[in-house]
Amino acid sequence: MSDLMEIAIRRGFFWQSFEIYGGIAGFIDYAPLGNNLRRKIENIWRKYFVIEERAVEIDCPNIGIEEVFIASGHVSSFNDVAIECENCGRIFRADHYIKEKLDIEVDPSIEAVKEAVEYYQMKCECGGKFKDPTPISLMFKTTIGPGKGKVGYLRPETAQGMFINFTRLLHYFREKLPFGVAQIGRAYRNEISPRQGVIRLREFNQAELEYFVDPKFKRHEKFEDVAEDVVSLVDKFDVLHRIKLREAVERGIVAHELLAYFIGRTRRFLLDIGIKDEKLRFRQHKDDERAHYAADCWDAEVLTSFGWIEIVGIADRTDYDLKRHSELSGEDLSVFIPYPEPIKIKKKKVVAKMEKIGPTFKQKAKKIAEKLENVEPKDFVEVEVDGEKIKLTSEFFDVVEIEEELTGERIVPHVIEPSFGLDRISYAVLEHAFDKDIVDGEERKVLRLKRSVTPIEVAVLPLLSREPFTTKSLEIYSFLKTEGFYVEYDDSGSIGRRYRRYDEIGTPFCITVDHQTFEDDTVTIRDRDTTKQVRVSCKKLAEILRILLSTNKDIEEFGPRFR
RNA sequence: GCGCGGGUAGUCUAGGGGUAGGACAACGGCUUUCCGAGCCGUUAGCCCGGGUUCGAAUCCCGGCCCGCGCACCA
Repeated sequence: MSDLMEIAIRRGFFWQSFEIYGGIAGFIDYAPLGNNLRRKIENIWRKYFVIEERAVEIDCPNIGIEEVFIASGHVSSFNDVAIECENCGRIFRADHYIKEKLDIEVDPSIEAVKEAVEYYQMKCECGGKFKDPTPISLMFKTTIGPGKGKVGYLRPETAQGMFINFTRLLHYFREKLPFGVAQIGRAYRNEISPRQGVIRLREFNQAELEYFVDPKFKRHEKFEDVAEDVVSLVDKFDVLHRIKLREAVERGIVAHELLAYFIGRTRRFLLDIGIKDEKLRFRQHKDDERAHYAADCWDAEVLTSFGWIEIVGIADRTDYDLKRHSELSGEDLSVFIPYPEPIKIKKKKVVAKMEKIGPTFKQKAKKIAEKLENVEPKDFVEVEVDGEKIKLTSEFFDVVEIEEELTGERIVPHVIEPSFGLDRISYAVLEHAFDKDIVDGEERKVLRLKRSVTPIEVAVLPLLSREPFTTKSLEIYSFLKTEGFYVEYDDSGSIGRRYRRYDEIGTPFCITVDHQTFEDDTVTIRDRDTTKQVRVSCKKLAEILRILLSTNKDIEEFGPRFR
């Protein structure tokens, strides 16, 4: 186990779920420190992707009904067919295997695969025969209600909640694009073989933003804020670019400004929570790698001890989801977009002469008139009523020229989706923060977490574990709690030992109550990264800590150096 | 899911058919005027189930978990 994971488990960032029963792969518990870390990361995410956008946050059920995932395509595309070798036991994805061996496309259904395997007498690479094909589903299925109930699934992404509430959300935003809707929550995928601790989970935490736009305007009014940012882009041909986002759009590496904007925002966010720029890149999905709904997709990847791992996906989902939900639910999920100026169109139109049609066609007259509304004007026209074709000469209608005014059009918005894997992000933040250095000839393990994400912000430590140091320290500890800090009190062991304890979990500041405290009501603040100390007045302590925790200021700005 | 290797205290580890040893951590006390000091004490362990055996943590089988490779990761 790595030094970091040893700390993460021992000190309480992550624990194996169900440990006393032997545990199960693909599930972790957030221990006290890890939970706090993730919450803080979530709050910074909210700032970047909800508060600073024209966006809102919602919260939908983790269980969805079958219809939702039939429409989204997950029920079918999450149901792969597997074939297993009788001899060596290897399992292959049937459609991939058949494509590879025979270069034929086969429908990924049990029947089609079975037929193909039998017809071509397919054998495993080891020479063994295949058992009958079996489905493998990554969807967690459940039953809603008693008895047979209704089929439900644990959601494989939070995104669908935003799509199925589209009409309500559109109304909430007073019928105007663009707008964003975010959701932070759990999602579930019944992975075949989860590995690598927090990297691949069966239940995981997502933060997703669905940004609905007019497909003709895939731009963002704040693009200029990030346009000059230099990012590492690996395009779908595996070419690495170190390039300004503006240039990446101009050169067509990134499809449009809106994707580039979210790449920029994502990078800024990740740097803000402590991801290292030199260990961050954005990689474009290859054509055969994209999800069934995506037109273009860029992943944020970070370098960790597991190699480059994907932590964010920024996809252009186009109108795929809204169209599918519209088709299957029968709801209109389009937006009316008014033109800047109404467009006037002159056109010729057929108008029925009822005084002629009525007597001639009797009961059919009304239906014929309705059909005539949409007929191209000619000398004579033909309409079909109840399967009967009826020709009408010009005596039955007039052709008049009318002027129509079009005030706008209805469109189905496109969706740009930045989707964040919070578990992997939290883990990567820890890895990028982990460091060892030498203090007074002794190795020190330290988490150099950004002040804004650190689970314990301040530790209050009596220099000596006895009166009056302890009582005074406890007073300061209580006071800082009422001031809203995440603060710990610790009087166990020597002062040096305690400093190391807090270095190890990334606490940026330690407050020490020493002899001088009782002379002039001052304490020292120790900086985790430099181990420097300054002396400040107790009265100003809360204010100073608040500034320190929300900025990168040096403690030496707040008091004279001590030791 | 397959193959290989592994699972001993909170963590790391020694040993191994006959009462399981250490280090670090944690806790209590003494000590202690600023970076893992010292002394005394305490808590705490053979992944789970079955089999073989007088006796299993040790051997065998199965399961679970971890690591690596293959496959999977929409």
